[in-house]
Amino acid sequence: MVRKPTSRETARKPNMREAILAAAEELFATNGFNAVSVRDIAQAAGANPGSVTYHFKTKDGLLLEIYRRHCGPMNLRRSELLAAAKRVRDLQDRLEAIVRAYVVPAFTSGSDLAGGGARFTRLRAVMSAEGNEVARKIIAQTFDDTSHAFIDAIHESLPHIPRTDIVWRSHFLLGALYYSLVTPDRVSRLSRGEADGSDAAGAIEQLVQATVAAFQAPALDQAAPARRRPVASSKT
Amino acid sequence: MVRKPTSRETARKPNMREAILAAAEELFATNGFNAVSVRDIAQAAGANPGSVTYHFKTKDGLLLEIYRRHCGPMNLRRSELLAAAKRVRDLQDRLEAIVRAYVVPAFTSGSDLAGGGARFTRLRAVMSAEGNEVARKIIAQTFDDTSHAFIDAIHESLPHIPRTDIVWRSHFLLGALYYSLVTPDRVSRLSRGEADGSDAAGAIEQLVQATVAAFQAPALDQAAPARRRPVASSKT
DNA sequence: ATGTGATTTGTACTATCGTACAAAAGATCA
DNA sequence: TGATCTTTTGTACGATAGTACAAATCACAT
Repeated sequence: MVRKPTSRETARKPNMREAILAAAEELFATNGFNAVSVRDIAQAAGANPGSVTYHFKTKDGLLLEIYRRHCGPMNLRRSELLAAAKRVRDLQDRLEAIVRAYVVPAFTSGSDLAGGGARFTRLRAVMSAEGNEVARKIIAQTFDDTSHAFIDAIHESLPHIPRTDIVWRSHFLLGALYYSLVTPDRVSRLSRGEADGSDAAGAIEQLVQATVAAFQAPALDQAAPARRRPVASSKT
Repeated sequence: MVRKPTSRETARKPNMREAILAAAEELFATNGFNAVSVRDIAQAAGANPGSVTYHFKTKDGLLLEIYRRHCGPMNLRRSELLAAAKRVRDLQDRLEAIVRAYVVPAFTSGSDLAGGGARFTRLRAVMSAEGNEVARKIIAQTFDDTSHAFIDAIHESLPHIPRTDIVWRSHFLLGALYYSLVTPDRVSRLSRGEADGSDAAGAIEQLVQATVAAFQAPALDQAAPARRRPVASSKT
């Protein structure tokens, strides 16, 4: 015998723990946290409800473990792509590369998790909408650093735009990103079948193209007061 | 006697029915549908749990009534503003006016509902994220017409952009709009206090400015193949 | 004042929730 | 093989969910 991992890695069935995690991820991402019961998850994973308690103690613990599983690889990937993007010479190209470095890992697999990128991002979107406490804590801890790094990088390639505007626009980017993963069918519907909202590559290209243009818009301070507001309020 | 409305409109307390609706709206919009119990709503409204059943029969019925209450006024307001926007001569100004006509009613009061616009839009965002069935049906029925009208109007002022791109970009707009209402605190945090995410007027200006630029971006077909992708995938 | 219909209250029922825990089953190695 | 540890199963418990319903209360026309 060469070496046996302390019998920790080997489960009777092909890793029931992973099956539960995957099922929970899928169900939480599509239905929200409170709409999914532990029994739903167990059934979807082909496991016993008690098995969920054994592996993750509580339902919150299960959600926490999902975040732990993805956050590391995703942020690592983003850092790598961001570092590469910052080395791009041409300013216009660099901005696009930075935006792409932010968007791509959210749509595609984090690392060895198969196709889990989009699913996890959608999960984050739903948890954010529900104001989930567990998610809120993790996000503030884990993602704010990454967000700041991207904002700074974008600001460097657009020095004439105030940082405040960049924050707003990157916020819009994240919102658009989230919404694209939450309701891809709406794109298919509104385009009358001409576009496929579920096509990750297409969504990425559209999102990158639109976002780069949004970042390059003139700053608000200098643009807003110079123009009259074209639409008057109907009442006030 | 002139005429008395069959004593249907008069409630003992200052309209308990409205209080329940308002409380439910607020709670649903901040915590999601399933996280809020009928008892929570009743308590927040200062009512008895049974009173909710009396007025709205079921919890779904309550949500349905919230939508019914807002959809009409909001779409009407949007139609008015859109009609006015379409009369703007200058193409650039017209585009901005159209975007504003789409955004403003989502942030401000629908009609006589005090400040309910933002709350209701946030509710829609959360229901959309949770994949709520009741909401999904209403939205497809009520909002798709409006969305098509706006997409057509934008397309008219940007004839060189394919309709598919406009659909995607309007989808991003809605996502950004939703997200701004869902987590305004994130903007405040990331801007280190320089921007206030809860300031509706500021959010509107930022969103309009960024979105107009996004719509004006070159079409994807002609732009994407002409440029090399600046970032290579780190693995593939 | 009184009767009538609209509303509110209080309570109860059943279903399902998250979680706990003991027993069974499987794996590992002396 | 038998001892030991890990994992799975089955079941149960208290809490809370949505909803139903009878009794109490109110507003108001007569």
